[in-house]
Amino acid sequence: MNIGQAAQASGVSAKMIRYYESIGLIPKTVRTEAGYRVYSDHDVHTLRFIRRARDLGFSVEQIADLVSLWQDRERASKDVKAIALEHVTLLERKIRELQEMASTLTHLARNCHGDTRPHCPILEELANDEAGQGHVKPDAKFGVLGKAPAR
Amino acid sequence: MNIGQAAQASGVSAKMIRYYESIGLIPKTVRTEAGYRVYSDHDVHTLRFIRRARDLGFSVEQIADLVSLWQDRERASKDVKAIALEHVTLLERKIRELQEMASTLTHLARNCHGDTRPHCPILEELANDEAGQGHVKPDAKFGVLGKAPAR
DNA sequence: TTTAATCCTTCCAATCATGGGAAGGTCAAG
DNA sequence: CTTGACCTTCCCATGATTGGAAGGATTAAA
Repeated sequence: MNIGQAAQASGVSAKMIRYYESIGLIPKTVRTEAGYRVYSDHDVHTLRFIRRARDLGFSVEQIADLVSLWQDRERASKDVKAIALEHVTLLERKIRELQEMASTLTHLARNCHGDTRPHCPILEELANDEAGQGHVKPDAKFGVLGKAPAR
Repeated sequence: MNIGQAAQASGVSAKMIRYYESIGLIPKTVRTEAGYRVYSDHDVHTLRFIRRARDLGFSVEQIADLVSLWQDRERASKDVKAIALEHVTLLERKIRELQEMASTLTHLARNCHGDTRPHCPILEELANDEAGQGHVKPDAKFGVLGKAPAR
């Protein structure tokens, strides 16, 4: 199977398959004489695993750990669980951050007439020199809205 | 006031102030003979406005729009409200995405013993060839977890 | 006054996961 | 043998931000 078929079958783009190979997340494949990468059903299975982990928001680094645990028949399930729960913690922190933003904005927008007049509480709040200090300090590791999968 | 003091006073790092200038979000400042950037209280006020908008998760592009509306005494509040509500929509979509991930993972983790044995429903689910097709398709524009402010 | 510390400047690189596209080789069908 | 659909590698862009190097300016202390 060529890379395009593997991409089709796994839901991981050919670009990303090459990228995952380049960073060592997946091993280098066999090549044809012409240099084409060749994939087996087993490879596709691994790629699907990766795709699903990615869909759950795991970082590539975490996915690497998950893949190696997956392939380790001696693994301890607590190691897997630890990765999952750590990720849940991160997700929940992020959710809280976004919820805070959304609720602040919703509140401000509710008080904005939204007509042709210039008066606007949203701008007033943004311009308010006293505001914006007290609430949640932004997450040290992860940002607001990231660029994305776009599949 | 030099850039360091402006950074201190506004909560926007010197690095970011230069960056905002380079992309045209803020105008080029006056310079001293030696080439040092000079900032007024008014500039700091603008920087604080920007920082607060950024804390609410607005993109630099949206912030540019907000700043120009802010400085336009003839603005219509509906234009501001539209930007805010569009952003809320995005935030809420993102929140839903993350919640879905978190709840899936929480559910899986709850069924994982988390001991030294290898059996693990989390890995089973990731490896499950039938799964992962039916739920929310990832947001076309924004990704999972982004890199961040880290202030 | 010399020196050291602390600023400032510009420029370049890295982050993270992903896509876009160019330039060129390969393969199968017509 | 040509055409089109693949594949290859390589470089670039994204967004917001930080880091750092190399070098000049300013300031405070010795």
